[in-house]
Amino acid sequence: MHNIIFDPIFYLAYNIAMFQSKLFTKTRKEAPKDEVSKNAQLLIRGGFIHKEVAGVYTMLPLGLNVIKKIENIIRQEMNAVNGIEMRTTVLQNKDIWEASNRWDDESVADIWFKVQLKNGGELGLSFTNEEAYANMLKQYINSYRDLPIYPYDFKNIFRNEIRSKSGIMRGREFYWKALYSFSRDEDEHNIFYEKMKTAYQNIFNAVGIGDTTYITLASGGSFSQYSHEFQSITDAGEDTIYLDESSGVAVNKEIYNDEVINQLGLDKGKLVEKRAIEVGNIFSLGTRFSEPFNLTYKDENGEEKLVIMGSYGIGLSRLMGTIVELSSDERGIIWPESVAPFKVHLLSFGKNEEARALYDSLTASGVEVLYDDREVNPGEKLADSDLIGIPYRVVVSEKSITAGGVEIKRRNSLDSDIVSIGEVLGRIK
RNA sequence: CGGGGUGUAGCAUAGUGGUAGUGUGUUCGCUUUGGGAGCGAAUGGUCUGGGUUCGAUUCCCAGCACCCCGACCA
Repeated sequence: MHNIIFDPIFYLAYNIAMFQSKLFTKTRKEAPKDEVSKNAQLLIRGGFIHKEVAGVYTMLPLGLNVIKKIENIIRQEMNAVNGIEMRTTVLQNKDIWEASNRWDDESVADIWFKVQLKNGGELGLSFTNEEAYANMLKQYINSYRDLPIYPYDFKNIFRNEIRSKSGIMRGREFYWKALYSFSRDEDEHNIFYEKMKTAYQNIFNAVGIGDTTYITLASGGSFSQYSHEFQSITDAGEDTIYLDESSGVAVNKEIYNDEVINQLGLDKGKLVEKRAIEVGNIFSLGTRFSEPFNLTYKDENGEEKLVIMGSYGIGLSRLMGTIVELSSDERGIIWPESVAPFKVHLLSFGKNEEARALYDSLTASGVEVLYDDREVNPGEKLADSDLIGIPYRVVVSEKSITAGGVEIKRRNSLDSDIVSIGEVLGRIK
């Protein structure tokens, strides 16, 4: 649970409570016609995101709240495995990328955005962080005593996708978390790698998509046979995987063949083809980047050794889109409580005095509330509430007061209850 | 990058070689308060450039943007 909202620093990090009359975004009945994906349609209709150009979306106040919730879940898990948060730059030095042979467009499949400097030089907009970390850490890693370390950051990165699509699930600019592990040897690396598998499962469980997210074996590059992707089953996904539903093991189509099936001890007859979206991946890098940057340390015997690296990424905006793809109904989004923009949607039907008192007492108790204090008809407030998808809907109306208090309804349930004002806090904890 | 499609008001749409219509939104008035309620009024529009034509939003060409399929995708 998010008792961290009481942390004074985190408290300032997002909109913990809000009057809907002051929320400048509006809901809409219809999605723009150029948005086909469910996630973009619902997120735009609800006022979570705004499209700037294809694959580039502004996070509006409601959307930012969701991103911050996801970010904090990830942060807790990363810190739990001794991750250390920092922030790498977006503008990237060409020389560094030439050192790893990833500056040429040919070598990275036209993924770069590059910008010109006034003096004629050239910079790249970061699309991943291996080079930045490996190069920087040369200054700080000398001894075996300096290892292992696990720096990570959240930031917007840029990928010059030839065709961006699927709403916020494949953007040209998107928000992600990347952690890199720097270990002394393969054993130390492998132990951490397994810890990260668990951490990632914890994250996907916590954001409410654990049931449909599977560890999937994918190609591993030159330093390990496999990498591990975390694939959520949805027809909106872009990947094809073969899933053994009994064991929960899946294989990406890109490496699917008889040899791999046998090697993994899977029964080909039990594998089911599924569409899925990659919400995270972990990857053993070996010395792919420590070598070009000569990232070494002196071991106990004074011997110089290359650092063993691993990378661990999650696209937060893609994850947000995936959650919407997996959790909605014909009326709108159904946010899992852990990532909902607010915990309570408080609706006043002409009872602003009573509703305001409840708003004050809830926020004083640290409950995140979106209070719909607008002068609009009940039907509109109810429709908006379903569209926005906040877990608890609390209605204060003449009818509810006559019946003994306020009406509480969960977004994912058809039933509602009347409870006294004093009981509200207890019911939503 | 290959193929296909679409550009009309904030949004969704109709239609036309000659005055561009509807829904929704927004504003105002009245009414209404448990499922985007009602009545009335107002507001607001043909992607950009070129061509054909007496006249182009419509036809032609180019550009740009967006969407879809494929390819690509640590």
